[in-house]
Amino acid sequence: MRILLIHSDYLKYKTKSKTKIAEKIDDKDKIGEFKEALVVFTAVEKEDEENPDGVVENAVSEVKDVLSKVGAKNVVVYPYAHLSSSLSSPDVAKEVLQKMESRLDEMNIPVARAPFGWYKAFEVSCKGHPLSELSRTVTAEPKKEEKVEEEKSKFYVIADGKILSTEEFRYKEGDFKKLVANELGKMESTGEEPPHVRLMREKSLADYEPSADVGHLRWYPKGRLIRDLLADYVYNLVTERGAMPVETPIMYDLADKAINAHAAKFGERQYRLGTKSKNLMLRYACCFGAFRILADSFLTWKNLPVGMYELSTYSFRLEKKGEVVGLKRLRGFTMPDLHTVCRDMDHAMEEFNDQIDMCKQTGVDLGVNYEVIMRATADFFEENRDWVMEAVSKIGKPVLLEILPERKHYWIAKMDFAAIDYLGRPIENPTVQIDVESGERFGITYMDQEEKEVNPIILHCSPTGSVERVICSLLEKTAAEMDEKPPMLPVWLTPTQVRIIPIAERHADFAMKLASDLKAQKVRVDVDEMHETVGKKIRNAGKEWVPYVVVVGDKEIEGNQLTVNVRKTGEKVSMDVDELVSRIHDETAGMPFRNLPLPITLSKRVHF
RNA sequence: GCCUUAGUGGCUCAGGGGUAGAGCGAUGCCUUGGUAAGGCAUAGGCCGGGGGUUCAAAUCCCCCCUAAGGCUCCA
Repeated sequence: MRILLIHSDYLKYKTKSKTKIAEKIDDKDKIGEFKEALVVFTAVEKEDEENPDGVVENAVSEVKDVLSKVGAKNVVVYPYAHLSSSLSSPDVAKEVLQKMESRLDEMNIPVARAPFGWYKAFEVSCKGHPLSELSRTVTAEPKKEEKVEEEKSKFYVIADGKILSTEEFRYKEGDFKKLVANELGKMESTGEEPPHVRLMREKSLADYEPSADVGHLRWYPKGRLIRDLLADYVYNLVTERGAMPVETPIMYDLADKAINAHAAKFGERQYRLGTKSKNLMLRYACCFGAFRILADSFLTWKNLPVGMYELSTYSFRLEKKGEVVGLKRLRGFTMPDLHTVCRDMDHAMEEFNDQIDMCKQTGVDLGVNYEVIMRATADFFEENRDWVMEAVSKIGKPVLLEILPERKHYWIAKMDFAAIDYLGRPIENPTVQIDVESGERFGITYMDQEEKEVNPIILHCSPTGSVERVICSLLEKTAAEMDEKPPMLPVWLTPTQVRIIPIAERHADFAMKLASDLKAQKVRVDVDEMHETVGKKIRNAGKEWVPYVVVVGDKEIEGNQLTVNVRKTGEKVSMDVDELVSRIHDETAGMPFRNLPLPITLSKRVHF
């Protein structure tokens, strides 16, 4: 924003004719005359659209400062577009000017405002003393002094239907104890690197991409396969429950008020980009896209609940550099994001309970243990204590409860599910939230039974949390359990499910035939026909965490039994092809399948 | 973003003012083998980038980039 401050003897103006963007005014405002006024000629600029309120605050304090120095009697805010060549939209400009007026008024400073969007004749008499003419550029940025001590949350443990203080609860050794220690900031740190960072590279899943920004990854074929399978998994999970998949843009115009207000809560953690005429931000979740569709749809009470699902490939958050790590904290990541439109709070609470079940189920399907935090505002908790207790009881084990003194974000209640990493720190994964703000802010309405337009309550839910964090949890889990059992991924997610090892060259044809049989029955299989000893090839299969390894030689060609090395148990089991296939099918029942996106023979494979 | 530490072949690391090193991996040859490393050979390096100090810098100094840990933070 540009402002030109003139300390005047008097200012007179008279409206002449309207422009297209003129605001409506009373006749009395068509002429104005002010004596001993500090005239604030103001041009609101494009960049102010990102944070109009911040600009208003800073402009007002600037005006107040000058006012006290020159000792003018009153302030006139005067729209003056000619101070800038990069103007904001008229709507934002009007809003900013109005807010400047009302903020000054609140401070008991006599203030008037000349009408916006009119051609005006004016006459100003400048006093001519040193401070009587000042120009300033005002931005939204520096208002750092707002480090007000916020009232802190209170934490409790809910166990067996009782609310206990975090001190009186008796912890068993394990993930929940670690979660609480972390949440309360009582975690002693070991200073090691989380093992998943090494594993994601060692297993050729993903790696840092130095040519991108910090926190953006390249995904190799195996990693990409796992991502796709997880995407399929969540897609099936939510569509079975009636959600409708959509796809929406990854960037949004900050001139949109609702988006701006929502984005402002995210503060500095946004990627911004500009074109000649717009200020854009990259989305940090799918909320905007879903809300815009929902706002433009005609919803009725009969439709509800309406579930809208999108996998955000990608979501962007400009996390601080020192916080970005491996798969755990990224600047570009992929998150399943489900928004559910509910009639009212009762309905939302009912759906919330359903979604708890869904989140819980993902832990089972992925083989990952979740510990749970229920968070609620104090008001909500007092009014809905019974419901909270019931929701928590669905978890079937102790849950950490956070009571927030007041609403900080758009939600009044949420449940967070966290896996615990090798070093005992939480990886925040699934979440369900009750959003009481966005319905109104984004103009989402539905027609209720009395034919009235009503703002719905909206649930946000990510049933697995970000895809990257899911993979992170899986890898951390294998590292944590390394001493007890051989590390491996769930069979439905593992790239190579069966590795066939021919003993000598004359067994290669048989191995290839066997592989194509297995492949035809939807098993991901490959053949290690490299010029190596059997021992070496077994070892290599082990390094890749292949769950089933089949060595084929003369014996297997003659009979129809295979000797299968089962990684999970470390046993060598004799079975025929059908038994192997059905064993794998049983283990992966209900889970998505995709083909192995790699050459079937190892010698053709690229080393990433 | 701040503090600390680190960056040397694809990977894991040694070296530490004066010929650039090892293991694994890769490639080739020999071995045609029965369950977690067979043998021999070869290739592969602007020692993260830029500036400086020096006769001489991978090595010392400064700046930057990247990573890890910590702080802080994560709707």
